[in-house]
Parts: sequence; C-alpha cells; structure tokens
Amino acid sequence: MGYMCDFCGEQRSIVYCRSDAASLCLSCDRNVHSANALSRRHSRTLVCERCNLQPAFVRCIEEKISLCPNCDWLGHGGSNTGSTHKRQAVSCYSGCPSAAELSTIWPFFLDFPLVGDSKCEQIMGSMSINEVSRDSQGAQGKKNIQDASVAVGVTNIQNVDKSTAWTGSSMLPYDTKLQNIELPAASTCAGSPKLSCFGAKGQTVCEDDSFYENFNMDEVDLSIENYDELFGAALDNPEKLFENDDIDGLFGMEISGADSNCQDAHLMEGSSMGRINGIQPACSTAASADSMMSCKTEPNICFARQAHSSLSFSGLTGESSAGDYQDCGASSLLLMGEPPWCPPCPESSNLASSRSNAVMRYKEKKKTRKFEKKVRYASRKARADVRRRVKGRFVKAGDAYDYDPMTPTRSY
DNA sequence: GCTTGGAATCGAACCACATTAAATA
DNA sequence: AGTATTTAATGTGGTTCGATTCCAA
Repeated sequence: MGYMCDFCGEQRSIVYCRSDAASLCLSCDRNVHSANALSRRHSRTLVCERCNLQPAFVRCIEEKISLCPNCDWLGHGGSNTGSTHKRQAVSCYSGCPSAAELSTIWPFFLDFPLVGDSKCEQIMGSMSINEVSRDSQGAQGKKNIQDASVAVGVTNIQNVDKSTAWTGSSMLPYDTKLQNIELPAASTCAGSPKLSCFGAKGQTVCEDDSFYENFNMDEVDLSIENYDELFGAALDNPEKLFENDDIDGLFGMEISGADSNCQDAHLMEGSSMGRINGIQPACSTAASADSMMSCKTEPNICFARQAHSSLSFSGLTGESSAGDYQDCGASSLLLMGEPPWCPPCPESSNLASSRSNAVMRYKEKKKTRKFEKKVRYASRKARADVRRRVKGRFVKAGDAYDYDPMTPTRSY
C-alpha cells in the first residue's frame, strides 16, 4: 500500500475502505462500490494523508490534512505546537455519493488536489445518486438512493456548531476530549445531543431514546450471542448488544453525564462490533460482517491508546476471555499498560494505578459473571437433561449410572 | 531476582442417542 | 415431481483430566 490507489495503481488514493482494506481513488471507489448492494454498504472514509495506510478519523484544520489516530497522536499528541491545532472529525460514508455530496460530508473535500481536475472529478461530479439509482433499476436502485441519502444525511456540516471545535492533545480524544470534537451536526441524534451516531443504522439506534436513557457505562457489557444477533435483531435492538458489566470493570471509568454517555455510547457501538480499530469514529454504523472481521486483521493500537481506559472488547461469543482481548490486537495493550510510544507524563503513575485497579475490578466481575449457553435444539437439551450418566458421561439405557438428573440417586 | 511446587483455573474430551439433514430408491 | 426409506451427521450436559496460570515460599 502507499500513496496510489490499490485498485488502479494510477491515481492517488483518497478514501479508505475498511471492508476491502484498500485505499482507493475516487473513481475506483465509485466503481468498486457500485458493483452491488453489499459493496455499497461498505463504509469508507478518507485515508490518512500522512501514513497512507490507515483510515483517517480527524482532519487537522490548520494543516489541512486528514490523519489516522496514530498520526494524529504523533502530530498532535505531544507538547509541540500541533497540539493546539483545531481538528475536525472525519465522517464515513456509504453508497455512491457524488463529489458534491462528499463535499457536503467533508467541507474540506474540495481541498483535495485530485478533486476538480481529474477523471475522478469527471466521474464523481457527473454522476448523481439518482443517476446511479436509475442505472441499477428497481429495488436495487431504491437501495442506492437509500445509501446515498445515508451518506448525505449522515453529515450536514453546515449545521456544525463551530464552538465545539476541539483542540489540544489527541491523547485522550475519546476519553475527555471527544465531547468537544467537532462532529457533524446531523450525526447526532435529532433532538438529543446524547449520542453521536453515524449512518443509517446508527440513526435507528438514536431514535430509540430508551437505549441511552438508561445507558450507564457501569452496566454495559459487550455481549454478542452470535452472528445472527450481531447482524440481525441486535441492530434493531441495540440493547441486546450491551448486557452487563465490563466496561467500567476493565477500565474503571464510570460515566453518568449525558455528554459522556454520548461520546462513549458512540465508542461502545463501534467496539460492540468488534471494531477495535475504532479509527472510524464516525462510521460506527456499518455493522457489517466485513468490518467486524477486520478486527483481527487490522488491530489498531492507536485507538486503544486513545480510548484510554474507556473501552473493553468482547469476543464474538460474548465470553470475554483474555484470549479474546488478545485477538483484538489493541486489547492486549489495554491490559498491559502504556503503549511503547506513550511519552512519560505526570499522570502516568495515576493512570497505571487506576488501570490496575480497573483490571482487578474487571477480573472480579468476570468471576461472578454467568455466561448463558445458547441451546439450538430444545428437544435435545430436554433429552440430555434427563439422561443418566456415569462420571458425567451418558450411559446406555439400562446400564448402571451414578447420576440421574431426575432422581439424584445411584443405581448401585 | 530466580526457582519450585501446590493450588486454582480453563478448556477439550467423553459418553448415548434422538433429532435433523442429505442421499437414495 | 413427489413420497418413502436409509444413512450420516449433529448436538445435548455433567464430569474428568491435562495444560496453563497464579502465587507464595
């Protein structure tokens, strides 16, 4: 990977598709992601203009550059002057938005050198969403409209409250700073500033006020029963994704304020999809299988650092074993302390102690937590529940047994 | 700081057989 | 094409046991 489009290798890469793990130029992005309904769902964002490897999650207004969390940290996290730069959250989009629509999502979009003079512009500018939808007729076309409307509806930057632009170190943008991040207005729930949500499904989440009315990090766990839940009903009922208790247990953060709910609920949503590389702070809604699977292939330790003790990561089974955390790449760092690039800071000792306390609390809770097994066939369970056993093993009917679930007596 | 041994924890394996799905007549 | 029969695979829970981790000496 590098500066060039992974697909055509000719144009400079502009956007990053996590699902495809590819950096694409605008024309290829459109071509690739207009192929079918599934690909249209891919959530894309700008590619980091510094490393050209990771998706960007903020744009430095001062430097006019989009940055991934790592590069953002490197550029703004220290004590240099960059730490005062104003930055703006970079939203994701899906569907096949036109250049104009992308510029609506990203007001800085026209800053890109390729926009306006390349064939990308020709393609992007000449095609409207309606045209795309007309090209692919019927329901497919309607889907395109939906996708595109999502892309546009996600972000109406013109409504952004400029006063919320944030500056300062990116060390803890999610933890303590995100509430001040300049987020697209439309990405927040209508009528409720509590939860930032991005994309269509996120909006669905937001519409359910009950979801975050009782949203207390202390009660949150990332429990995903199975893929069906994850990709199906759970998305319609987000509460199913959060079942009990680990977040504060692991990191010792207890957040009760509405603003905190907002920022962390957003993070939670991302992490609940197993998306550790939460450098997609603005695209938590894709909830697609591919994005979830990217968890293991694209560990992003930066996010772990930035999440800074505010997240836990759960495995697909809902059992948060240590291995699960390790699987997610970033997680191990959360448990092991500061990442190697973390500079010494006066808070470090406090952070270390609070983290160790948090880990202890997490372990305690984990001990007492009950994991419910999902029984696929009740009939089989019913039979197993009445079968006689010897040392836990099933025995042939009529044979001697040492355990009878019906009558806990021995036959010999 | 390093080693050692016991305790604690974890996860896979085992068992029989009704049920389910697939293949065949 | 639809039905009946046969074959193979699956899943269910309590217990055991080997492997791993933890912790104090």
